[in-house]
Amino acid sequence: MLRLSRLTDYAVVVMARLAQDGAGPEGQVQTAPGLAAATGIAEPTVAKVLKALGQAGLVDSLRGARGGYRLARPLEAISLTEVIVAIDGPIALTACVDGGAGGCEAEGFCAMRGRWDPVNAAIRRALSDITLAELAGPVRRPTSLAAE
Amino acid sequence: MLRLSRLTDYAVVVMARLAQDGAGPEGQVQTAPGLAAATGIAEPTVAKVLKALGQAGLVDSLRGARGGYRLARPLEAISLTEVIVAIDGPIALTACVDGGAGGCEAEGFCAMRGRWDPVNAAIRRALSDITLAELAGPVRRPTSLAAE
DNA sequence: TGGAAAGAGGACCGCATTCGTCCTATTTCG
DNA sequence: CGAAATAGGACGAATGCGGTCCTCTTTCCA
Repeated sequence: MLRLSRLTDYAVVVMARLAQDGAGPEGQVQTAPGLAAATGIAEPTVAKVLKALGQAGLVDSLRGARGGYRLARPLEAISLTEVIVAIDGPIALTACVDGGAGGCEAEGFCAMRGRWDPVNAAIRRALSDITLAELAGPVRRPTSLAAE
Repeated sequence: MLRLSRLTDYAVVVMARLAQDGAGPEGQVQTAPGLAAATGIAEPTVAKVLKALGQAGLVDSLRGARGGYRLARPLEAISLTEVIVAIDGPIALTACVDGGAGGCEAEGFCAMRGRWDPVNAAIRRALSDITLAELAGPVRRPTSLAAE
């Protein structure tokens, strides 16, 4: 499948929305309930995503009444990799990548010891080249978006 | 997590093994039980992987007694993308990519309509540049594959 | 000609990861 | 002091995947 989690998808949507109103450096903050209403995603889910993004430093949070969230950086300065890592954790295509020897039943036979690293690197690089601005920025046609 | 399925990992291992003995164009075939023993992967799982690889045309199969499997092409001519597609299906990071409008609850709000396509393309390209030979080829420690 | 070996194809069940929700504590503004 | 909003963690349910097994077909060898 090679698919990323749905939470990551939500995170991108939420951050794109976050960039619309309060994109300013120190200006408007948006609340989780407000973002939920704007994006159509359930409130608890939005809150969960924002918490993770806050911990990763991708969004700034203001607590207390009149609090809310605000982008820590403009969308152009946020790579897709950062969002994925914030939500899903480190990018690793297989379980036995980072020298984790335990868990692989074919340990003694496996000819792939550490061979996946270049693959991970390639994926990581491809994803790092994509910023959220590229995902949310240009307006796209709602029709005929078939893949290559 | 952005991780590919374990079956795909197995597929790469099996194909690498397939290249060792019967790598020849029309020569030796290896049986699923034999490959299972050689790789340490359970027989039913190996069989399942080989079936999928056969349908994708990545391996040739010979039925009947003395039958078995053989690489349809050398490892250098098989990209990682092909294996992933054969095992896991089309590469699509999100559910709503190929114009699938149904299923997304935030359809009316989602600002990402079709935005993921360039991401998918980038991933696909990065993976297509990697051949199985690069994964299995360079160094091959027959024994003591301790952490590099 | 018949038996054995091996692949083809499909169905099934158990497990793991993830999704989504909720509860409580803390902070801050009015 | 009360209300609003975030922080953090825990929990239950469900989707998907991994792994196994069964049956049928094909082919070689005795």
